[in-house]
Amino acid sequence: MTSKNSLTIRDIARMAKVSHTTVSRVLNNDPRVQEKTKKRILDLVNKLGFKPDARARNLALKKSNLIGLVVTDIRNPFYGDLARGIEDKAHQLGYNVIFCSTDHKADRMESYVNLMLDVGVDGFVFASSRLHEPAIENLIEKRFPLVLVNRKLKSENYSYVVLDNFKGAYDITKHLIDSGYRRIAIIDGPSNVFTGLERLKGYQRALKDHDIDVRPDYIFQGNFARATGYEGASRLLMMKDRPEAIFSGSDYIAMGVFDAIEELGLKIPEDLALVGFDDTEFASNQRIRLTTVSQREYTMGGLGVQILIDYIENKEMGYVHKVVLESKLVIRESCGCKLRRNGARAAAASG
Amino acid sequence: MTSKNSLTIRDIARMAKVSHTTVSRVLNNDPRVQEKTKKRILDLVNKLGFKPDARARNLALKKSNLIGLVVTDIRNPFYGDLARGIEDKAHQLGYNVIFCSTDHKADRMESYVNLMLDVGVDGFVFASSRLHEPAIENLIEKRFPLVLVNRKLKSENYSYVVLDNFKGAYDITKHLIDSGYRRIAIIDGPSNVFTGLERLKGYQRALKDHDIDVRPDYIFQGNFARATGYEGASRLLMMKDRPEAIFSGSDYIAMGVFDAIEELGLKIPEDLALVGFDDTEFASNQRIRLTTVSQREYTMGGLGVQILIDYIENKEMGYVHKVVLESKLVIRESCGCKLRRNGARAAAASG
DNA sequence: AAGATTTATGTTACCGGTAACATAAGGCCA
DNA sequence: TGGCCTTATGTTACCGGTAACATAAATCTT
Repeated sequence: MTSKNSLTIRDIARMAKVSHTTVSRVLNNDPRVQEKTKKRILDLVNKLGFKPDARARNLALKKSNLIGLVVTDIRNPFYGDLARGIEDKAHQLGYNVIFCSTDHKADRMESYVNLMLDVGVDGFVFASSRLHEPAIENLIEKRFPLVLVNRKLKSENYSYVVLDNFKGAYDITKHLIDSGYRRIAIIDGPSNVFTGLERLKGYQRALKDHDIDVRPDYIFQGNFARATGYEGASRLLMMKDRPEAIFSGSDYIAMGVFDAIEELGLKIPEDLALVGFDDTEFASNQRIRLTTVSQREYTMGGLGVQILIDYIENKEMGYVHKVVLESKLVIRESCGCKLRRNGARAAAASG
Repeated sequence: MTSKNSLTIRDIARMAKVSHTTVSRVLNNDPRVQEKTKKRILDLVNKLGFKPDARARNLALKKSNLIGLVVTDIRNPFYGDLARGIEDKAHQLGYNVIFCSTDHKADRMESYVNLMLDVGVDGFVFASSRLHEPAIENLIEKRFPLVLVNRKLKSENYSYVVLDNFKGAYDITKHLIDSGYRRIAIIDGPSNVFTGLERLKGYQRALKDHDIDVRPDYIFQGNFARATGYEGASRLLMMKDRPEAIFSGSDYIAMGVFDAIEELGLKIPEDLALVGFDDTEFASNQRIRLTTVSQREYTMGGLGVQILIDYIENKEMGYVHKVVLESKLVIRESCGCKLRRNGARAAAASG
C-alpha cells in the first residue's frame, strides 16, 4: 500500500479459494466457518497484513464508532481533563473521539455540529453550551444521540452529567462567611451559561441565608478566563470599600486575580481571601494553595460517554439519564480560614 | 430521521424527476447542469434538509477528511495548545481531528494507531513519540501520510516541525551561567525522547562551553510531569552542596519544583534559581514569574497539519518538510538574574 | 434409508455516494 | 439539410464491506 491498503476481502477470498462472504465471516468471528477454513484465511490475512476498509464497513453498518466532543477550548486544562476521561472510556468501549472548540461562538457551534454530522459521528458529547443553544436543541428534537457534560439547557428532555454547581458555590461562599468575611465579591463567568448562572445563584443564596446584602457592585461577570479575573480584581480592588474576599467562578479566573494582586502588592490571604472553582493543577500548587471546589471532570467525562454509548447501542430504550455529582470543598490556604477561625465562630454564632 | 438521515440522493432524484447522478452533480457544484434543474434540486434539498451521507462519499472517494492526532496526554496544557493549533488549521482546511493519549506506553501507541487506521484517517500528526517508535517507523515505511510535531525519530525520512530544543536549553542554561550561577542542576524528561535528549544535551554543552563540570548527581531524569519535579527537587535540595539553580525540562516539572520548594521553606530566586521550558500559562502567572523558553506550540501544531494535508492532497510530490522553529528565552523573575547581574558580568568575563 | 435438520459455503443484493461512458437534443457549419 | 460538436442528462458499474437467502453436503432422526 502507498497509503491506501488496496487489498480487499475479495482478494483474500480469491487467494483462499472461498467466497468473500466467508472472509467477512472470519473477520467478524462468525461461528459458521470451519476451523481449517478459518485458519487458512486468517493466515493469509496476517501474512499480507490485510485490514478491512473502515469506510466500507461504516457504510454497510451505518455506523462510524465516532463520537463528537464539543468543548469551549481544548487549551483550558479543565476541558483537557474532561477530554481525557471521555477518551479513555470511549476507547475502552471501542469508540474514537473527534473534538472541536467553539470559543462559545454561536456560529462555530452551528458549523462544527454540521461538520461532525458530515463525518458521520454516532453521537455527541457537549461540554460547551449556553442555556439556550439552538444547534443542540435541534439535535435533541431529532432524537440524535447526545449527552451534555458540565452543562444544562433550560429544558430537561435529554441526558446530562453535571456537578452540583449551586451547592459547590454555596458551600464555598458559606466557608468564607464562616471564616468571618462579610464583604465578599464574585468574579464569574456569564450567566447565560449553566455553570456561570448556578455559581452566581449559589453565591447569592449563601449571602442571603446569612443576612448579608448582595451588592451588585461586588458582582463582576465576564467569561471563565484568566483575563476576566485580572480585570475583575483590578476593578474590585480599586473600590473604596473593597471586598475582603473574592470568589472566582473558576480557578482560571483566580489565576488572573493572582496576576492583579501581585501587581498591587497585596498578600493572600492576609489582604484578600481568594477562592476558586474546579480544583485544577494550578490550585494545588504549593505556591498557590487555592481553596476551591473539586469537580471530578475526568469522571464526569467518563460517565457522559458511557451514557451516550449506551444510548447509541440500545436506542430503543430512549429514556434520559440525569446525573448530578456532589461537589466537594477543597480547603487550602488562600481563603485564610486558618487565620480567622475564631472570628468566624463568633460570627457564625451571632448569624 | 431518528438519528440516521434516511434520505438519499436517489430519493431527491425521484422527486425532482432527474437521475441521481444529476443530484450528485448539483451537490458537487458540477457545471454540467442546467440552471433551472439545479435550482429545482437545490430547493428540494433545502426544503427537506437533505445531507449526503459522509460514509458513502468516503467510500467512493477513499477519503475521510479525518486526521489522527497522537499526544502523550491531552490533559497536559502543552498538548492542549498544540491540539488547538491543529484543530483550527485542520477545520480551516476542511478536516476533522481525532485524538488519543498514549501516556508514552508502547502498547497504547500500537493499538491507537491501529484503531485510527481502522477509522480510516487520511493521515497522522504525532506529538508523542520516543526516538525509536516502531509503530511510526512502520507507517513511514509504508509511506502513509504523517508528520511529527515537537518530536523527532532517530531517522530523518519524514516530515517534522520542532522547536530548536537544543538551542533553547543551551540559551537558558547560559542565561543562568551569565547570571553568576555555577552549581546548576537539571530535572528533565527521559532521554529516549527527542525533547528530553536535546534539552539535556543543550544543558550539558552550555556548561562545557563555560568550563563548568557536568556533574551526574546534578542530573535528575523522570518524565515531564509535575511529580518528577517534586521528586527531583526534593532529592537535589537534600544534597550537602546543593545546586544554586535548577533547569526544569518543562514548566510542568517546574511546578513540581515549586511544590517541593515551598515545603522546604525556600525562596525563589533568593535561595534557588529556577527556570523552565514551554512558557505555559502557569509560568506567566504573576505569582510564579517563571523564566522559561517559549515554544509556540499553537503555531507548531498549525504548521504540522498544514504540511500533512498538503501531503495528503498532493501525494505525488512526496518530499519531506523539516521545520525547525527558533526558541525564545522568556526572562521573568524566577532565575534571579536581576539580583545577580553584576556578579554575572564578572563571572562571564573571567570564563 | 429417506426425509429433516444442521453446517459450511456461495450468490446476490444492498449501503449511498462518485464517475466513466452512453445518449438525446439543440446549435452550428458548410 | 445532414453531419458534427456541444450541452444536459441518464445508465451502469464501482468503492468494499455486510447480510438475507440459497444451496450442497454432512449428520441426525425414526
